Amino acid sequence: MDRYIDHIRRFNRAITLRMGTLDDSFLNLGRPFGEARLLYEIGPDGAEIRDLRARMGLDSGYVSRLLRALERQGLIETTPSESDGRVRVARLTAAGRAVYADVDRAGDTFAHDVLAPLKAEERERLVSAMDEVEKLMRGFAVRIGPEPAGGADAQTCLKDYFNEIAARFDDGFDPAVGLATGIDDMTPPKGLFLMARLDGKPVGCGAILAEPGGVAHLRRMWVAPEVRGIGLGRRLLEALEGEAAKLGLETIRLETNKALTEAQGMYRRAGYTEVAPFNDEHYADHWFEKRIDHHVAPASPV
Amino acid sequence: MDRYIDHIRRFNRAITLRMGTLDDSFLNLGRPFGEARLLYEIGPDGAEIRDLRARMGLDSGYVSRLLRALERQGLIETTPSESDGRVRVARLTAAGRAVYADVDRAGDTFAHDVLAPLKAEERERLVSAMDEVEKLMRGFAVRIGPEPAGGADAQTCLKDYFNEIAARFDDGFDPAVGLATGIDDMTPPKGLFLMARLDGKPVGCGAILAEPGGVAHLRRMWVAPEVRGIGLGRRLLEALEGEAAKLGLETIRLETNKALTEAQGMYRRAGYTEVAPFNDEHYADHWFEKRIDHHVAPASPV
DNA sequence: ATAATTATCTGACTTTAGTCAGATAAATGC
DNA sequence: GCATTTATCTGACTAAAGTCAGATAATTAT
Repeated sequence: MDRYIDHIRRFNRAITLRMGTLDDSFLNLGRPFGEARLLYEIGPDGAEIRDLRARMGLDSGYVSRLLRALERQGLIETTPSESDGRVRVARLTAAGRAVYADVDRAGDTFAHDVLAPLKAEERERLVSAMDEVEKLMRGFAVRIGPEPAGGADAQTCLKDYFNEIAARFDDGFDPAVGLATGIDDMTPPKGLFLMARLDGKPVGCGAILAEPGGVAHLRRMWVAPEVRGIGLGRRLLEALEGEAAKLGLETIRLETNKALTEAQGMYRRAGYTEVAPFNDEHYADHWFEKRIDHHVAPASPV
Repeated sequence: MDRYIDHIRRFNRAITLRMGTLDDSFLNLGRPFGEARLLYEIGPDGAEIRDLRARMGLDSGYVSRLLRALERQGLIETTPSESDGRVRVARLTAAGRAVYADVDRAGDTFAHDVLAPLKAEERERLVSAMDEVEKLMRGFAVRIGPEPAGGADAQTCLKDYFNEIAARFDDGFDPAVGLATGIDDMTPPKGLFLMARLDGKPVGCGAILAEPGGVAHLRRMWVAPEVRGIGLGRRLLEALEGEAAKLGLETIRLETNKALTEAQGMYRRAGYTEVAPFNDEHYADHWFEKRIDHHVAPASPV
């Protein structure tokens, strides 16, 4: 483990130094770093101010002042949102888009400078190593936590999940045919909805429903295709088991379709055993069950 | 090329987000970032102030003030250097070492968190991909430029070079036996000394001596072992040729030992042809020469 | 309909980061 | 031995970054 840690620390040190030159180019546009960053975050499609605030983790007064400065320079304009009169939407003007393009170009220049001293074969190796690092570091950046099942992102996740199983199940999927699971079933006290986010973007979900007899019924577990293969399914499952344990439940069970072979493998590896059908879910071919272990600490902090 | 650029930009974006959490931990020690960084740079072994200034690229007044602040907090103490009364050396006190350990731990924690969600085989892949990225990005960070041949770093470089060839040449190496090349020979107007630096650390050197008949005599070219295999030799050679061209010289020539096979390969690939001996350098087995092309732009900006 | 909440803004601050122009003392060049 | 250079320090700045306490208007909850 120590050997790995040394490698990672060396990498961090080197990369921080390299990225420093990128930050400099951000600064060398003759504009304060904060302004440039905000302008870049607004982006060509515009953004809601509350969203910017959340994404960048900044004080509302500070953001407001930065926006006013950008407005004075004629780089952005703000208009009230159509759906909610309190929120304002910031959008780049033509001049703002020009500055955005400059900032964007700084990234290109950096990439170009990195590639410049390399031969074709080395470039190939560099980008594939970068992809590997990025992919393997994704797992660390994923944050799992309870969220309202009725939220917009939760609904998007569930929709993506439905679309995927509709494509994979032999006979498609229609939520109206399957066992109903409403938003309130996945909301305390009846249940709980967990979401996994990568840099704020939803990349997975899962729910447990508290049922009579100390049973946690696991449903709607899904991992986005772009983050598969990094153990996120296992972590989500552990997190759901941890939540079930916190609720004092004793057994966790679930049903799954025969098309989802990799999911079945994961359940078995996680200690689930196949049991006789415990419900009549139309789309289910296999039923699994596991005793919840209350003696072991719940999943590592997520 | 565009494909590569996209990969690099994606990598930058992802890594910047990940590293953000590392910077935060730097900050969350309840101390200004600049102070924490300086303290960390001083390190457990202490450092000369002029060195800190050069390494971090900061104003002397600013560094002085930061040091005073750290001193007031009882984290460091400064003493004049033994060898040069103008230079001061900063050293951590016991309290300072404790804070250093905290900052250091933040790096460990980060590394640990990155590794936590990975399986053994994935950890292996992550660190080797990191090493690959780090190595291939080194080339971009190397800066080549003229420096005084008499400077401390230049002398260190030359000493490393002498040690290496002493070990590799069949009959060792003694500078007193070889053709003399003094500091002033490598100093304008008689010649020029180039040094390659990676993050400020010297990693290569080379000199040209202006000789009668429009000849640039190339000597003392060396690349540190830790940065070999990334095309630095070729870049140094190009930079030296560029300097020779700027001086209006017409021919570049050099001699080399038979033990340095990879150097000979590089010279040939760069368009040098083997010629009859043009001097009686004791350690030389091969002599090379190349016409300097004044029509082509000098090497890409270094 | 009224109260509580949410999103944004403004004014009045503080802290951090960084620059610039000397002053001083030690070392070096000639 | 005297002029120059080098390393550091201090004082006097400025700009950027960020915080905090309200004020206001729109929306949601009851």
